[in-house]
Amino acid sequence: MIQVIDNFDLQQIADSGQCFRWEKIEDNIWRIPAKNKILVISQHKNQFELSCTEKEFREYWEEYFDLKTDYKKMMESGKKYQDVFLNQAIKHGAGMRILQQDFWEVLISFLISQNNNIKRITKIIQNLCQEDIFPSPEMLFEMNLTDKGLGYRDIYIKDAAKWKISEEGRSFTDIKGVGPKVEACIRLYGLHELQYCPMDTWMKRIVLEEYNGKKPKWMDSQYAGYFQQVCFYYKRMVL
DNA sequence: ATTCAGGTATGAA
DNA sequence: TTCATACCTGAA
Repeated sequence: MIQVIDNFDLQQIADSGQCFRWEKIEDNIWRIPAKNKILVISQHKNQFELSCTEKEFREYWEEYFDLKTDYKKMMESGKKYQDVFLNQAIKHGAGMRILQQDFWEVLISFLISQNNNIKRITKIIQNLCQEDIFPSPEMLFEMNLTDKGLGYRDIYIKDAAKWKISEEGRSFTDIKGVGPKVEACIRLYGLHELQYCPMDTWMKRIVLEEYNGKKPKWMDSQYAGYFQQVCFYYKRMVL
């Protein structure tokens, strides 16, 4: 199917560190596995061609890509801070979206992400998946994790699987390996709580280098997670 | 050979 | 509460 969508850029999203299973097939063409589905999507400016039906788009991918959220409004709300760095970031990341990915996949992905680099995170998640299917809690609980490149994080994955299988009213934040940063990532990417702003090394670098070590106001705002996303992209990929 | 990479658990001050 | 340190792994 063909679709026209504004403020939506696949490369920007892929480079924003929120998803680890997108595969770039060629220029402007991506293969995206999610929830036992696979989408092939190509982009030319604001025109998109998707390998799914209209029905599947409305039922699943529209929400996955967060296309129902008003990003124009969020971009506008950044202006009130009269902050040059933030507004440059918003301008350069005008196609950014906070994906609505599967909670379980986000939880596991960001447990793996701690003290780790994107290349290795991607590799480990590949090792965990079979035929594009992300492993269920039961599968991870049974799976031998010692040869997946997880290092010391294997016990965190086991604890997460145990938690998911028998949710005893315990919060996901009690899982071993979930600290402040990972919790913020899980809330932002897995629960779409846009006020959460993961303080990773890039955000710390921004505070240090762009704000003289003083935390800017937008980091504590309603859309802090969205601002974080465009600033991360701007600092890491554009500057 | 070190250092570093999108942090956290642990134990001491 | 805050602070230093170890931690799997693999690439530079």
